Amino acid sequence: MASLFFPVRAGRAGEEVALQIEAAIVDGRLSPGERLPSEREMGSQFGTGRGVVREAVKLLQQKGLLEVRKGAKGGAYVRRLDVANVSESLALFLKQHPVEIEKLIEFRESLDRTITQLAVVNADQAEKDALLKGALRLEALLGEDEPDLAAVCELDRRLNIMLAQMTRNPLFEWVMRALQMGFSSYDHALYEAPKRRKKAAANWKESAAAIAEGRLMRALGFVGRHYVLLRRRLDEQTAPTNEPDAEFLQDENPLNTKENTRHEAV
Amino acid sequence: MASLFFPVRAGRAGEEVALQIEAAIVDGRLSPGERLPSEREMGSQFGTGRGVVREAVKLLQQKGLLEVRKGAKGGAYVRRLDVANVSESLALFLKQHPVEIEKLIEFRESLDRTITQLAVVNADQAEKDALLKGALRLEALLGEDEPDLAAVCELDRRLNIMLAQMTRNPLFEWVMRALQMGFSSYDHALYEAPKRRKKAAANWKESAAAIAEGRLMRALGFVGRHYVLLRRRLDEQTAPTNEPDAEFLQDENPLNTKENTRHEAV
DNA sequence: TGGCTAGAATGGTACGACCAAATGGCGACG
DNA sequence: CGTCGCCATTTGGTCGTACCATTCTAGCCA
Repeated sequence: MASLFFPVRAGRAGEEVALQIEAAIVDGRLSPGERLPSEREMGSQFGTGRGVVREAVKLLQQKGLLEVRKGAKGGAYVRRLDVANVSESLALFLKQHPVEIEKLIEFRESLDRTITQLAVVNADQAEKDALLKGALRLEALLGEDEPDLAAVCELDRRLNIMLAQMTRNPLFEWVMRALQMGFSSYDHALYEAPKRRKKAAANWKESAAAIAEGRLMRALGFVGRHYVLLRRRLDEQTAPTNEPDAEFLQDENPLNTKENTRHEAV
Repeated sequence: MASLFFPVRAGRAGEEVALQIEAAIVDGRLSPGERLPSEREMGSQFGTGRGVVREAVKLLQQKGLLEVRKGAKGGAYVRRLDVANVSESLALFLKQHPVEIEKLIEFRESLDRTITQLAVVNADQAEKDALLKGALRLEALLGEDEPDLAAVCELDRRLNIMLAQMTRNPLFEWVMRALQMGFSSYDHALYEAPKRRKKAAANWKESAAAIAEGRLMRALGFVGRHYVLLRRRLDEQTAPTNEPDAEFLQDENPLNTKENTRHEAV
């Protein structure tokens, strides 16, 4: 550890320190779970004040690379990154860059179709059965008179991630997780309208069943239908209200001006 | 501004301050370009020391929400987020989570196919012609005896982004940018082998031409061929070398053990 | 033996001082 | 009168110390 770091001198000492630590982590010289020296000690190692080290540690903590604990045996511990950081970053970005809801749906639909194909091919039967079981539970939940919408949304989220995992390709799972954090609200609009609920649930069930049976084209058909239902629901949701605070959008495409771009759609 | 922030008291004052500022930004109470008070002044507004404010500002700076300048008229300015933050976050994540190269290709290929379809439908003729022009230039560059590989890679990158933009859906562009930042190196392997270069370039050209002519299935064929070529190239690249330092990978899928997972493939 | 307390280690915060850079105005000089 | 250069002001960047809060450890006492 003594030779891991060396003194800095430039004006942006904080970034320099952060870069050195980050490099040590991504290079593998520091592994997840390992503990860094205390802030005071690192300060003397870097030949800098404690404040500088502190800022660097904070930076890496925000990046998700470090976990900081107080007290004796506390300090900065190297953390294994998880996809939540990417998702948070994406969600923040989406908040500042409103996107037409139609664009979001388009992206999600294309992703879902690909995922479905890969899942049918790559997943084993146990996973497919689990997916179907989850879909059946979703249908049961939505069959009640006063369904617990929070539970429904959570289950829907988990089913989507489960499906993404069945591709055997972690990239799809990560993108799916990131997307769900960014704008899960749209999906859930579908479950709010009582008259749509049952159709949506039945569609999920049919879709899962088709996947479980390995009937690819049939599964794709139901996936497509899911988005038909969602688009219908959003149309009827935005059409009657005529709010003047619709967010602006620098869109070179003048088509589809009827689309509402607000994100707060519950 | 006086009423924007209010004092904090809890143990995690730094995060509290950061959250207040971040909330003010995402709520629109602070707009891009606006300037926050000086660190000293905010310190007194929050009823806390300057160090706490400083850490909060650093945090938001790292998130990309603020830009900090020194000197008179300096201070923290609200910044408009750009996709680079998301990309960096994803790239960092990928560095800690090695993924089989086959999985990367699979993801890229599925993305490319979708993008191609949308581009054929949504782009206008000028864009399609520009794409074709770029592909022709790529072919010209690769036709030389000693092609400038850096320029080739940059052009390839720009062509991919151009194609993503032609979908008229910013999400595809963002994902494409993020992916390129994370692991552009693989694509470029294709341009290193002299015997593959011309084929790859010709393939790009044919692909762009098919898109320009609106011949969707033909375009998809060439997109698929691109990945056939890439896979062949990577096979011949990894087969002869038998390096012992291949990265480990916690993969539940025991298939395809022949695949090499290293990321440093130039 | 078991619980409890005192101390040590460590991050969290505050305050004050000084340095470095950027800005803008003021004065000297042509 | 105009231009150039210097200097004061503002503001972030760094350092250092002191103190508080939390957590773990070890040793003490019942």
